[in-house]
Amino acid sequence: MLDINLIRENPGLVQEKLAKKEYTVDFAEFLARDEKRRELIYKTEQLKADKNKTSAAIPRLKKEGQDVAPVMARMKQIGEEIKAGDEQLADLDRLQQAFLEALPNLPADDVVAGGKENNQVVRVVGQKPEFAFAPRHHVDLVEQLGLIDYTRGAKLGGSGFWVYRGDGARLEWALLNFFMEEHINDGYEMILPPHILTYQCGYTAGQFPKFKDDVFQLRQDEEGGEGFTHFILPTAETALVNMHRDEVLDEDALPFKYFAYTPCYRKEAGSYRAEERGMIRGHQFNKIEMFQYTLPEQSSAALEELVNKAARLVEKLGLHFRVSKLAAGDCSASMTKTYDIEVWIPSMNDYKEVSSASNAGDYQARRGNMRFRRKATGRMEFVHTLNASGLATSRILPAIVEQYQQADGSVAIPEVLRKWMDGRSVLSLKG
RNA sequence: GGAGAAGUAUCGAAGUGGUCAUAACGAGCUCGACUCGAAAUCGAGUUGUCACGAGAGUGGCGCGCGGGUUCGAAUCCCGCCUUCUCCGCCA
Repeated sequence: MLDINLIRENPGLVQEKLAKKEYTVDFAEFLARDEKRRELIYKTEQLKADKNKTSAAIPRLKKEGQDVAPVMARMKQIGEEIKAGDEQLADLDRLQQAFLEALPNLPADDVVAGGKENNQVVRVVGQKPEFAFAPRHHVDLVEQLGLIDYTRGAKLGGSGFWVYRGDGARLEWALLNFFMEEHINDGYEMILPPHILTYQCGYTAGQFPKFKDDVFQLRQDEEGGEGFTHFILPTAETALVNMHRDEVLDEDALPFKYFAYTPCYRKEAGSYRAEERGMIRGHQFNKIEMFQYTLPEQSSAALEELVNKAARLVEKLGLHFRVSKLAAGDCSASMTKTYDIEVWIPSMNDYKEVSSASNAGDYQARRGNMRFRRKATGRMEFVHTLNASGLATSRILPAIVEQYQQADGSVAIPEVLRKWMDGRSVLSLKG
């Protein structure tokens, strides 16, 4: 959520910045209603002050034995006027709140305008592997090696699901172990959150109401937000951003650095494409998510820390990848700035995202009311929140299998994972 | 799933229809006094938010959340959430 004062003071600037995200907005009506709203607040508050004063006098008058009937009649009249004013105000509030909530975050100053086509590659690590043989698709490799069972995945969960088996399951878990070990060494606190969250969690993250239909919703009963009360998390970010919702944090204790492992559940309705067969886009995938709560002045540096951490993981796995800085229009609504880490998938002849590192600034903190008291000023301020995958495995595993494949159909195991694979250096057909 | 109890400031907790919610009382924390220093003791301070205002400040709102009754609600009524206790059920 944006600071309403920013819009009041400089609507043109806000408009300009949102235009970088290819979001057009006109504040004229909003500001007119804001003016009206404040007049109304003043008017009803005058009435309430009058009511309070009069009400306090009643017991005194009674004590003095005076007739309070006329005063009570007046109180009733004031009460009705207040009620009418409050109802009018509530209607205005709803309109204004809905307008504000729908606005995306402002992009950082150093983020370029426009959509995907303006993304900039800021770093390339390693190079595309050259094969002296015809490289295979990861779907063929993982099936031949018995790592993934797509048929039975579909039998159990329908399309978009798969089963990790044997060394495939162990390789997947080795990746998670490797990531967790790195984060623990870097001083991040490990979190295992609930996988089922309340509607409010999605709201704070900035994912609801816009993307409420992209998650698996539970308990479609009664009210509770938008027709459902709980959902299965689409990313651990949704959980981690709510850890300190409605809390006042200690300035000296910041930053908080967390990481969480959870599966991520997404409907991905209609987004499946033939080129994404295999594990590029499924309804459930494993991910370790990093998350930070920082002081406002720390968040820019924290974003660089997070993207570097994520990049280091891919680098240690020996994979060829690149880091892109996203143009404003390609950042998600909540974010001021985002880097994507994209790993090379030979069969797709393309780079696919394995990590997205973003700075939400105070946007999520406003939605979730997460603040700290600045000791120097004594004032409350919103914290900044950042998140970054570290990493999602569902594209790392195909990248490993494809980039590490050998002529005989075996796949070498990245050095850093071997200690979780009985020290083996290769997965071969006879394994 | 059933029954009961509870939710008030940083914590414990009093208040059960008005004139002590700038919330009694106790503790914590901050500053000061005392002290060589500390403990103890004494004194002062210690919620957020919205509107108006240059500011000092003035006013509104807030007793888990949302409604209702009433001239007036922490207090009465209804719904919900969370926690605790007991019972039932169960991987």
